[in-house]
Amino acid sequence: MISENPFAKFREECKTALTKAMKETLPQIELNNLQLKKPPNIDFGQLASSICFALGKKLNKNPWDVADSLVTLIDSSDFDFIEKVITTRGYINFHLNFSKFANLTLSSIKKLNKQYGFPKTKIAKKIIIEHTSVNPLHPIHIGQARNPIIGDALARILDQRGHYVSRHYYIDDVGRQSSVVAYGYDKLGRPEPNEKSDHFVGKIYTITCCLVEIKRLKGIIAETELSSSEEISKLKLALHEWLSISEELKQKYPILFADLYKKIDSEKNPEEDINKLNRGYEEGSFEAKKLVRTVSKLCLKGFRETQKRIKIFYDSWDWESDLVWSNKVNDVLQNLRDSPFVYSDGEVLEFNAENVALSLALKPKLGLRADYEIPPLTLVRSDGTTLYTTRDIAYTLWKFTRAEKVINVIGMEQSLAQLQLKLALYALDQNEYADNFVHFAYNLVSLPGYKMSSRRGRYITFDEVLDEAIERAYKEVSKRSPNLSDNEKQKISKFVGIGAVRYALIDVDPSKPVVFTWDRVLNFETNSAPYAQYTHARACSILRKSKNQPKIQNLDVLKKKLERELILSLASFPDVFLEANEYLKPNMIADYVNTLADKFNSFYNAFPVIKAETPTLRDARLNLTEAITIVLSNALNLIGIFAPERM
RNA sequence: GCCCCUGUAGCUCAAUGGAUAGAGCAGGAGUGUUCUAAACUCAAGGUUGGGGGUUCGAAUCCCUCCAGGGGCACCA
Repeated sequence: MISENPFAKFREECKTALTKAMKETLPQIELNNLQLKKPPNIDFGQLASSICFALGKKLNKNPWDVADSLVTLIDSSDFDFIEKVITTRGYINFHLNFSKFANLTLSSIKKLNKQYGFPKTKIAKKIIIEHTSVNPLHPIHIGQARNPIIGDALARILDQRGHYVSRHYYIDDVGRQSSVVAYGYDKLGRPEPNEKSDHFVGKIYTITCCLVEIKRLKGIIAETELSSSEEISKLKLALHEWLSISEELKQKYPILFADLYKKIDSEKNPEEDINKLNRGYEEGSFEAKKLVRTVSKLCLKGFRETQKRIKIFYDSWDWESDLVWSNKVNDVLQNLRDSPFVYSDGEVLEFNAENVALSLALKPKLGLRADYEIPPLTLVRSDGTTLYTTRDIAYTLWKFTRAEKVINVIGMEQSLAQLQLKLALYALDQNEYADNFVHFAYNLVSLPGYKMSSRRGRYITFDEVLDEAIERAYKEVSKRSPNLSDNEKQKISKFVGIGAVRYALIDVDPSKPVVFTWDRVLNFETNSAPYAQYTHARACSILRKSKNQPKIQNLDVLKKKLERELILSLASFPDVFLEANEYLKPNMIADYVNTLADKFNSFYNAFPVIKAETPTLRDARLNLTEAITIVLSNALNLIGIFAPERM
């Protein structure tokens, strides 16, 4: 017998047993949704119900007595996996028949192998996950790296569940910043990059920003006779800051800086040229298109190289400009104008999000307080151009033409805009879209005592972090396994270093902020990817050395507490996977991996496998070890971490 | 001012109303002829930010205060 979710099988039996007993003694009690939970210690049993506390209250009886009377009605011989049921202090504790259960679990894992742990949904949905979407202006930096890591894990998890997942990257190439970097690139004479192309673009962006800003500030200060000295000193302060940044940049990139300085400083009004370029791009003029797209694509080429290193891929690259050049944005605006929730203030168009929430009574559903007034959203500027969120509404509607559910992995700081977007969907009468629109918010990654700023060129790139991780991993490998060939060392340090980075960024609950430190990311000890990878390799090594692969037969001999805990952990993997799906929490998988690895290492140290006391025990432990390798590998794969057979 | 997120051991984090709040790191004591020591074992470490409340039961839910971060644009 095999099962795709062994533990659920036991749980169903316990539910059946308890439901039957309750119907017999307490037919007057309505049963809805019996919750069974794992006791804190497996000595109490493997599943427990605390229902007698509520029943005792309701019936005005002692919960301990209620529990006792229920338990006497359960005959465990009616069930396959219930060995006994006993009560402790009001709890009803179900004990597993371990020998049968071990057999079910290990057979299932062996049979299902790479598919174990991933029960498929009956209602497969088309789901679009938008993630990463870093603007094509500069390399992906460490503050942004949490996004692709989480997004990719989410996509893998939903994909394994059987959904049709499509990974989208939204390229935000509309907006002044894109024109700034394109302007700088043009002034340089549109050269071929002599380094990784996104790094190259990033430098141009920063230097151009800085030079243009300085020129602008100087211009204002010279021209105006501001009466208010306060305003003037504010401007001077800003100028001072940019001047110091320009010193920094001059030192860091002397040639590029000098080159750009020469070209831009002689220009009369770079500010105006940039705005012109920006307008041209939005209107889709041939020259502007050619220039801005070239620069954006250069940057994206670099992104792809980085993403390839960490094995993250996208199914669709969606250009915001394509949306603008099509009629989609105008269509949405027209529809919004027709709704009662949009008002104009001169040329400006405003969306009254608050009124939507009120008239459809959405606040409780959205988890908002009744007295919180949702701020309005500006849709159109007085010059007739649209804003980012306006275009995002059109983009979202487009996504829903090809998916039933849309998940946006976007930082928490965009919560309000994402809420307004959702409300716009309601305003457009697309309630189903709105209900299936999910903002997956995660908290920021910051550096201790350091303010990252893309515009100012102050950031640590994701590439640097990966390089450093691999380099440190190489040192570790050399230290720990000096006999390996250099080729092997390099191979291992790659998956160890990259695994470590992925694990570090996924392991914490997404709603919590992460402070980036090298120590945190490059941890090679317990509670890290290398630890889990090492554990996997260790288990594989046992299997390799044992030579023969025993059939699963007599597992009664696995009687030690550690062995039973391992079997339970293995059996619970499908549950963990399902929960990670339901709550969209990839970090649960990381947690699971660590717990399983922990238990296996304790087991490894405490008991011999190959040299077990009897051949039967040896075979049983080999079966257990094999199952561990399969589940560890499946779980690691789910969060994009490679499970090596040797390291 | 309003809104959102966070606050748990010295540090980094677990624990989705259940039993004695769990791990790792750092610091302390150990385990090397033994399946990969990137490991394991033991001890120590807690007023779950403070205060109220709801509940048989609260780190978890509600109220309030405090601290840190983020947001409230004709930026993206």
